[in-house]
Amino acid sequence: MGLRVTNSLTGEHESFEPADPDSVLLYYCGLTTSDPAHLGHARGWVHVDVMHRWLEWLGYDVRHVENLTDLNEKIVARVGENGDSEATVAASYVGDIIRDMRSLNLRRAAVYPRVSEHIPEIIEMIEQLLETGHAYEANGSVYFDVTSFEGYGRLSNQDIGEMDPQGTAAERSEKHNPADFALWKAGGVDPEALTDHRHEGAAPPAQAAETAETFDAPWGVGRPGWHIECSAMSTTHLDDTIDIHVGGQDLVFPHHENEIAQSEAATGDTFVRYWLHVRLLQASDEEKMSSSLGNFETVAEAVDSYGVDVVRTFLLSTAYSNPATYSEATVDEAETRWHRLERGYDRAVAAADSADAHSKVEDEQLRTAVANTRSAFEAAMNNDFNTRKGLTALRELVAATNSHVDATDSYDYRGLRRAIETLEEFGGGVLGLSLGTPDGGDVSVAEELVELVLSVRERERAAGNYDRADRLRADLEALGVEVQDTADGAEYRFE
RNA sequence: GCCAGGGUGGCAGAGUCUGGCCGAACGCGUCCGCCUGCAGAGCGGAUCACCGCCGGUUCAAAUCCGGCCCCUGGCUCCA
Repeated sequence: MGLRVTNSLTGEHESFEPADPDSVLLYYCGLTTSDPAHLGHARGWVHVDVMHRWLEWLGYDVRHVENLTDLNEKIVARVGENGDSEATVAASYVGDIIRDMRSLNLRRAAVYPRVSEHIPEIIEMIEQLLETGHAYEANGSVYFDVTSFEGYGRLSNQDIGEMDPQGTAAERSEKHNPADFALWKAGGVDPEALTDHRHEGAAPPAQAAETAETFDAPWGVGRPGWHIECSAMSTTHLDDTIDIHVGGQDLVFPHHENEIAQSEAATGDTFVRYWLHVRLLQASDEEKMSSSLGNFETVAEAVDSYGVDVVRTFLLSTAYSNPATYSEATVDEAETRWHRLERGYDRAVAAADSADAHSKVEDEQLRTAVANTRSAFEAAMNNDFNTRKGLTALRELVAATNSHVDATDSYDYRGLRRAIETLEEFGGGVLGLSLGTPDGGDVSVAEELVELVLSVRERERAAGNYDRADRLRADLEALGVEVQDTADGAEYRFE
């Protein structure tokens, strides 16, 4: 059974067939580098990351491109606060964003193109559109004529006649049709446009606007429109036709609608075979949450507070195609889910490595559970990347390994190995969780020290000195070592 | 107003494309038991849903069709 996806262009579940049967061209609409990345961005990143990983698991070569918009009025509005020009402000946020991406354990895209580095390609595409009559010039600006493109409005299901006009009042007066949109904006940044985005500590709009980048084009000095950049960059780094284009739900109109019009008008080919839109992460509207969780909204803060695995588990706990809620309760649930998975995995590894594991023991139930999980996980991911169900499948396998370890004293070595490999392959390899990928650092000495402390504690317990034993346990916990007594003795894990 | 997506247990959230195994998954919470010096973790069990409302199609509907109500998002920079 192959992969099926929900294509927002048609609204249908479709079986996925890339143009080239062996490879997938994947484009993700990245963000504008004018603010720190927040959890909503992380949601998009992590889901695209898992799509990438799953496509590779299915055997495709994946070429994944993710743009960064480093030319924008909102960036200019930050001048004086985070840099002394549009370019330095953008560079500073790009650095932060790359750092955030790393912290989320994302598989790297092949390229992270920046708009500022693709002006020639953008100009070339605009020239093509002018030549073919899809665009027109007005006072040094260039607009796309939406009436020249038959399918305009198909992605967002809107009629041109009923649309609100795009762009500022000044732009509107230059347009043939109110729905036309800018491909190139003459001149620099209008200080007026910055006032809406003012920040504390930013330079006065007129001064900030001076630092905005401008570029020479055949029709005059100016700046590229927002939409044309993705068209130009995806064509440059991928192809005229790409297989999957992912982006936030909020980009459907006008951004993606305009991309289709420009690209298809310019190349004459289908722009995107499958459009996938990540639904938005909504903050809980309960007042309690805002005070306690309001400061966890950025990626950096969330990763810092909860750790990558909890953040990823939280984001993957709702399939990309459904809206998700960010609240204390939903994060707590993710935390619990992740800990159960992690503990179960650690326990299975310890059991398989123990002297009680034998290659001759066979537990049918365990082996059946492994097989069931494998097929359930595969089916879940093939069903429009349903990460929620995938996580559920892994959880069921952990329940089986726990039962096995609990129920017997002689463990099924091969069965456990297969369970462990499955958890590593799917939980670690596909969902990108830290299973089977021990985090760096030299823990071996630490382990010996912890074991030493535990042996002292064991002696105190045997002597009935529970208060001393408990103090040792509490001290270890304060250092981030969680101790649990089991029938087989004390177990511990680093948090 | 236009467009899109939703309404399933205390919470969260699968299942709707491909009607029947859904007397509705997994989990959180709560309760009981096992284990246990205590705590935690784990295991076993229990609790909790007339699947927004009305009507239709069908042997059979949470799932398909029609109407209605309500919610969220987009239509302005936005993942």
